[in-house]
Amino acid sequence: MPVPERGPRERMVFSAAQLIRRGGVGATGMREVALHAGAPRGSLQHYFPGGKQQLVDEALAWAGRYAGRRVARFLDESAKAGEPTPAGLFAAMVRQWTDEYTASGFAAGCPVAAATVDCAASGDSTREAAAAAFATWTGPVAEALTGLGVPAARAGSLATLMISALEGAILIARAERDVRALTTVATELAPLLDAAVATAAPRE
Amino acid sequence: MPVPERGPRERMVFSAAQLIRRGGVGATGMREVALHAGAPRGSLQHYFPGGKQQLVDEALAWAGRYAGRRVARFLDESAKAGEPTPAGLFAAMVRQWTDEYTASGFAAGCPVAAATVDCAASGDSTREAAAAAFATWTGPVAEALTGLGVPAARAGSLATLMISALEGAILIARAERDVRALTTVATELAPLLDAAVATAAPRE
DNA sequence: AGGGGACTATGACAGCGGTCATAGTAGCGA
DNA sequence: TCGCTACTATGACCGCTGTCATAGTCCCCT
Repeated sequence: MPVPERGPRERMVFSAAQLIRRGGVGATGMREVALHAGAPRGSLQHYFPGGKQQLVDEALAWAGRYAGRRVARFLDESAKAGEPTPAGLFAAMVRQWTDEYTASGFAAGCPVAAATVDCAASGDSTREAAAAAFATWTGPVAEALTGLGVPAARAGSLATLMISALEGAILIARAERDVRALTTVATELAPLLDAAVATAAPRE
Repeated sequence: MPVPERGPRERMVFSAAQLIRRGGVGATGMREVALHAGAPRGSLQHYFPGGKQQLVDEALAWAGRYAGRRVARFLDESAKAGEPTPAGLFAAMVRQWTDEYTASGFAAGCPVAAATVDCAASGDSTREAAAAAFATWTGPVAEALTGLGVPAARAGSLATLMISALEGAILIARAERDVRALTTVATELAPLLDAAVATAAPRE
């Protein structure tokens, strides 16, 4: 929910991501994107000569960058507020979703997940964009984990586990219209995550 | 991949699930379903007077039952082959996907996830069908866990965690066209899962 | 033989999708 | 004033979608 008062082009990319979050790629029309962004319809073919595919791909790239920035922000906040831990980072990632769902309903999910599911509808480049988005999300998480004391060898794996569990819990939460899956995943994964830093200094 | 040589109605439900697995709900046309099932187009409105919504809902119910049966089969097989453990069950669930992906490519995902993502496009009943599908999947997993020695209080939570991680890993694997996320999730989650049975008999 | 139910076969309809084509406007440098 | 570039505005096209309407066929039961 940032307030992107940039140019119309950026607004359209943002709106596309926002609309893909609900309904998926197939249900998101280009006219609808322009309308949602308050941008003129004619600008679509001007800014995105590559058509819908380009727009969707850029929306995914935007989503990936956004997720990466969120991780950095979580780290900064928890560094100020006390001792950050892997489980705390994961809890913060999960909390973003529980907050949104309790506040605004379960209408929207992760745009990258939505695009991945509909990858057959939009050519193969969309799939690559989704993979890149996951990468620009996993990277900061893994870096954060190493910064918190997790051995570098496991940081990547744990980051993948965290994002997998989060994505799956988002799905279940939306289906059930209940935050339960998200909170469950956060509490169940916590000991495993914090144990990973302890392995570097096992005894007390 | 069962071979459902039942009536045309069941074939259409199966084909619908199969097609939703790729492309999602929006990209799956009813004519396409009939074609894929080798069923006459006229049968659609005969067997599914509720339209696409009914067809999708039944496909999700079918997928949920299928997933539940798979869990039971994993249990039977591993009971014969030796000592089943929670991590072994999860590994078997993951292996089904890695096997499919290495053998047949990454074209298809989980139909329930796809329908959840597109839930805004198809009325609210589809969302409930997805929730029910998750429930008929989580149930057997939780039962299996208690049968393996996991305290009943944690079995449900761990089942949710397992399915969440699996669904998320499926997404990432499809995006990356790489089984990596699936195997990572299986190995990283293994100690946590097996530790849950040990808590019942901690020493030794 | 005939009636009736289950199933199949088409065709039409209205709507929406992305994309292209064409024309129009605004601002700015020369 | 001209010309150029960036951007906007429409409208049309074609394909596809889900859904409905109307017949048509088959087969079993009485």
